[in-house]
Amino acid sequence: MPQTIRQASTTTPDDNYSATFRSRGRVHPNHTVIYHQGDKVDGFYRVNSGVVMVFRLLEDSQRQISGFYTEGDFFGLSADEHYHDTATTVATSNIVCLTMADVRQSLELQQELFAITCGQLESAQTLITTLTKKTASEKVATFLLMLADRQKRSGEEFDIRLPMSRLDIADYLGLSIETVSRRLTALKAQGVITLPDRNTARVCQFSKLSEMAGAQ
Amino acid sequence: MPQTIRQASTTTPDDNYSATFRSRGRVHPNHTVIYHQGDKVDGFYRVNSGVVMVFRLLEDSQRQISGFYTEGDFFGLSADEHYHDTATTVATSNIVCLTMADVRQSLELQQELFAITCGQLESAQTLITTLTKKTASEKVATFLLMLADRQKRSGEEFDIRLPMSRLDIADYLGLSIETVSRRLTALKAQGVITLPDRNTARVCQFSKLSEMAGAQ
DNA sequence: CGTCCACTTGACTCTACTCAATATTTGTGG
DNA sequence: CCACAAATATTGAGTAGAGTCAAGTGGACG
Repeated sequence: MPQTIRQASTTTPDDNYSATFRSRGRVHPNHTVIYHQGDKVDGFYRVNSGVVMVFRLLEDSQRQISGFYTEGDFFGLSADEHYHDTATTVATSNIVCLTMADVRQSLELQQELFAITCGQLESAQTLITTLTKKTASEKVATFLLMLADRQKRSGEEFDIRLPMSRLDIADYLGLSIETVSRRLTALKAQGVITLPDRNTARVCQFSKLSEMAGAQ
Repeated sequence: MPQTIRQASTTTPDDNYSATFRSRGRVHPNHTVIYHQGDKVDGFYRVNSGVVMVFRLLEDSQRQISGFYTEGDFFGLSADEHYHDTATTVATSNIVCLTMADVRQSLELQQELFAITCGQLESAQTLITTLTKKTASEKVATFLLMLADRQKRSGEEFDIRLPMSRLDIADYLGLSIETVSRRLTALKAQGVITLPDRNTARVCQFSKLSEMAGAQ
């Protein structure tokens, strides 16, 4: 099934349900909660534009960010009736909520949904590897590369948008905010990036940055 | 869909395809590779009995174990044509390979498969939280509790079987083998567990162990 | 112009890693 | 069945990387 599904997902860029995504999307300002940890599941979501982050809050109020979602990404899938995490916007975002009724109507969507979940599981495992096997420097470099990739930036020099705060980055990579800051400064000192403003990382030597991200 | 699916999965303990699992299962000795990273996906698997571990090998030959699977668990789902990890037995195991043909024949199985993948995604996120927010002691305690739970052990005192090596535990928790050993020794020194042999952890104070696992 | 907030930088500490030695268990051949 | 070798696990000593606490910097905004 996976193979078949992958085919389905790559051959459906502008179909019936794709139009639904856009027409039914709603715009949310920055820092809007889309759903809350513990809420009853009412469906799931697709980012039409903007950025959404999903995190889990622990009993001792520590926070683990499990992912950042951008245009075309789905989030809010749950195995049971209640959400185990919270989703909020990190920029003005257009988001569409899809219901189970939508899914039942489209076999295509059903299959794509399964492929997406498999893909997210694989991403989660890649993140696990990053968290356990990489140093702080490598983690930060890897994070920048992930953003560049999602933002479709390429070449030796380009700008990466960082809509999230340093604390958000820290809570994603399992680092302290100070370490994130120090590692970014180190990359700057090595001439790999510059930081024109707090929400931009200008990559000067992409190849060097890749090298610093360590083994995959 | 998630809710509906959960219902489906809880109401199918002994149905048509459930029998298929058992009749078509094959027994593999310990340390048998079920599939290899890079292999073409031919289907997915269910553990009828025994223990299977799944891991990813990095370029620099570091190893990240993404999970241990026991009776009733599914593994080997992939979003694309090739496996991104390797699966091997960690004990003599009865495993059934399911093909896409099996899935197409059963809507029930299709739905359960989706629920399972969602559940695995959630487990992965729980592991991520463990890896980033917990100390070595908490990680080891959490690992023991996870095994106890899967082995359906309960009460204040019971034995946990540890079919995997210390290195396996280390590669799962993102620790060094020495740290795993030291943390287990510390738990022993605190009277929380004893270690009758290298493949058994006898829990003496379950409540204390839970406490040591830290915030969820 | 001053306040607030996010970020950066500095000094120090501590946890977990590395390297090394020792102990224990497992496996093998005589 | 024992002796030895090999593999696995434990323990020890020293180190380094990331955390904590604290102070300082720099925009954004009223």
